[in-house]
Amino acid sequence: MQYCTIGEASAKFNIPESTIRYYEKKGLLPLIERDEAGRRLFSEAQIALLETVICLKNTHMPISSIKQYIDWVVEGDSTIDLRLEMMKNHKQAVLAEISLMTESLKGIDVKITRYTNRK
Amino acid sequence: MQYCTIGEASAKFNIPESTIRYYEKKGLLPLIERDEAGRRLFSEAQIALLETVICLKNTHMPISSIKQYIDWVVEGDSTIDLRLEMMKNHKQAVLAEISLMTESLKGIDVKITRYTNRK
DNA sequence: ATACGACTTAAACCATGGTTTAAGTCAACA
DNA sequence: TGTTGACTTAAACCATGGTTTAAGTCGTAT
Repeated sequence: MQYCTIGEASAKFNIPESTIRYYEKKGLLPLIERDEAGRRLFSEAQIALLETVICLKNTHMPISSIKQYIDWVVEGDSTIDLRLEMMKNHKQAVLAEISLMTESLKGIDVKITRYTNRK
Repeated sequence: MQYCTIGEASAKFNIPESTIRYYEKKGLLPLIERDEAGRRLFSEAQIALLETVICLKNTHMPISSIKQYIDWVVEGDSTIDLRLEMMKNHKQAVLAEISLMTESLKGIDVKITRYTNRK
């Protein structure tokens, strides 16, 4: 149950401190505690939330949607159905994007093959 | 060997005409012919080039890099080695991005499972 | 003749997702 | 005691990738 600073969170996930502050300002990291000097203190729960934000970002969810999801998390168990539906829909979107990339990769492989043979 | 209009190209790839004009302005679609009235005429070769641009875009190559690639295509066979290396590097970047998305999808699946069981 | 739809342009506008800057606070160490 | 390093803020700034607007030109169907 250690608290960590923004510098440590930044190092842990390898993202700039400025990005973490930006996410907090956008409402993706609510309820972050502060020490007497006003510095952010990330609890394990906050770190887990940041990890979720990064997971959703890695799968290209827009910040506005991540905020909606986080708002639902904060709101509590009454929003579980909404969150479940959102995650299911998001999963389908991610699978579709992976399919598109995988399909497009074939076109790139064709070029690689052609250029390799033309060398 | 049919020429097609921007409207037909737009319909064929399901992208706005404005995007096609934007790509041309950015140098991704060079040497496009015009009719007497100044309207764009897309030859089969141009359509193939547009398809390549879309393929690279689908795999998230930035416009500046797509332009570099197209410039090399226009330059001719002397740039084949450069193009080959670029496509190889790009392929690795795409595979890395797909891996990250696939990995992050696991975190989403965990939420789906948890929310499903908590209903 | 005219009106419509498809096209043209340059320039302005927009959303997204940060990053950078400037000025300041604080704790700890020399 | 003073200076360094890690933090704070609000606001300005930036890149990317388009989209929209306004004003105009054609070709064709009525």
